[in-house]
Amino acid sequence: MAFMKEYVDILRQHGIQPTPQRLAIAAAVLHSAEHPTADDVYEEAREYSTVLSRATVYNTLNLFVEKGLLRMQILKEGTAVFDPNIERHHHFIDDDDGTIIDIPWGWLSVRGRERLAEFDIREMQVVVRGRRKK
Amino acid sequence: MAFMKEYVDILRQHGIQPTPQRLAIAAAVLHSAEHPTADDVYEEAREYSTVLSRATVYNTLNLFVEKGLLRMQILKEGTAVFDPNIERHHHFIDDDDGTIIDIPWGWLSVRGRERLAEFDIREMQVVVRGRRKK
DNA sequence: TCAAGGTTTAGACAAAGTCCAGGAACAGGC
DNA sequence: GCCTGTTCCTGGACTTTGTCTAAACCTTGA
Repeated sequence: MAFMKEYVDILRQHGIQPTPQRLAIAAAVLHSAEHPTADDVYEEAREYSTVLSRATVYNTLNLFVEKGLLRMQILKEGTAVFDPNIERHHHFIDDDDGTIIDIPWGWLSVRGRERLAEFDIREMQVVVRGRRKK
Repeated sequence: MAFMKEYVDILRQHGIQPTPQRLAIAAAVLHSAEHPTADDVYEEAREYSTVLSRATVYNTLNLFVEKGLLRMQILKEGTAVFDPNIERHHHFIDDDDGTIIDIPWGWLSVRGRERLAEFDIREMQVVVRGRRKK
């Protein structure tokens, strides 16, 4: 799998030892626009024909989050999703099918932050729910 | 439990037949400022010395949501929380202990909604994460 | 009194995620 | 090359959150 070379570099740059399992997971999640769940990643990474367990998927996704390769987002009921877009941005979630769509940071601006002086803010995002127009 | 009278009226006004279980659950959740989980509600409602099962708590909370008495919010990993504040508002979640705090709608304003023309928006809120200052 | 709805229950089940002990793989030093 | 210690991966047990189902338990009204 020659195209994996790219992921070897990315992992090394983030201080992560590349292994076949981690590369398969990286390939499944890092360029995804679909905000996959851990189970989605498990299914896709297994297609890259590597021996892979569920526990490793969870361990690795958490490692990627810790090392700044991914963000975990709490947007769906019952399950976390992983987002390779680590720039700040907002989210839209479709009520019908749960599809999550990134909204660029610049599209929306939040005024009134100065009223939140009692908090040390780590992140802030607008969460929009509804339906995509057909 | 005379103070339950108040809840009898609230349930009736929302087209819900009052029962001892529903009243215990109403008392546990409707005036809470703590964004309880289903399990929190189960624990508290049982203190009102009613026979009560987990299934009834889930059924009843979902019924309350459907009838507009509560909102379900997806803010914590792994579990839904229930919010008796049905006015629109924003949320702050403390990274340390998971405490959820309501932010009044008027404190923040979101500009740029016109860029979301591709969506039929049902609700929109700002989600802020970080730490409370000591 | 009886039937029909509506309500509650225990327990089975499913899904998401964590934890653990054992084994495999691998890097560095000789 | 060959140890040795560390890192990594695995299956399976376990926990938590939530749903489902069949049976039982009210009410209510005829």
